[in-house]
Amino acid sequence: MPELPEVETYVRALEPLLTGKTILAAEVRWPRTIAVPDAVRFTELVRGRRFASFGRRGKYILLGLDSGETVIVHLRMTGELRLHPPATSDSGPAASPVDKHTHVLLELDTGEELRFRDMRKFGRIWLVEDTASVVGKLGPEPLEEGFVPRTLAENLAGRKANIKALLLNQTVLAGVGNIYADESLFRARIDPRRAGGSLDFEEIERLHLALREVLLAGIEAQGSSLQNYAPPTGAKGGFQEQFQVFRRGGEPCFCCGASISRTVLGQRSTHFCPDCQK
DNA sequence: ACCGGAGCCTGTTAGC
DNA sequence: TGCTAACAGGCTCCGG
Repeated sequence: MPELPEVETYVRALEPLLTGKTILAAEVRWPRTIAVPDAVRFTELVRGRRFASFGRRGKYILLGLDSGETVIVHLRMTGELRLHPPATSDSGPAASPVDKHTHVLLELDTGEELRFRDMRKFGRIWLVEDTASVVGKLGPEPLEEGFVPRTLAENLAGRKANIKALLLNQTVLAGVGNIYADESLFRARIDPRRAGGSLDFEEIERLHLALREVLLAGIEAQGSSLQNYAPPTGAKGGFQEQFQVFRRGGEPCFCCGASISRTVLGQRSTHFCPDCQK
């Protein structure tokens, strides 16, 4: 379940691994993975292109090519990118066998192979000239300087949906998913069931700070490793060790000892302390 | 404009 | 033990 810290960890890991390397050939095994253009066109357009720049917007990975186009990858829930080393001797590229969850393969000029795996097939890849056609509707980046409490207040004003659902809405704020939404609301001591528009400015200031602190701590720990997430280097994130409420339903609150509640909001499991969060 | 629910997928886990 | 059902969650689409 890669969210902003996991995707940021990915981008930081991929940059030194891919910079300057050229794609010799692409293979698409599950065509629906390629959102834009179609799978055939994708393989034609990336052939011969070199990785030139690396970035992130929300939960989207941006891989800029020397053609000026950008490969955009969204891992959704179970997607992963792995760089496989070349075959040790004579025969073709990428020694390790391709498993059934590998949907896109990029053969590189180093003999390595960049593979996109996704057990649940929700992940998507775009190849576009204009990144805004994919990420243009996203809300503010929570770790950029322009994101201030006032920004958050404006995006929550008048909203009747619960604050948990609004934090998951990528047009309100980019990059927050289920883990960091629950952890941020706990840190801000705000009940996830509250209507977004009911938060006063002091609460919004607390939430703004909590979001930034939790996301930075997530990046610091190289993300959270649950069932389906591991960075391309194979190293594991450690933020799950710091969870205060996420997946802790029925366990005691570290702050007050009350039993952590679990409910469903915005179609997502939601965890909170009924005593600490008001 | 906004909100909530279905659908996309498949491996894992809970329950009978 | 072996089966089925529920669950996991990011996002898009659709109806109200």
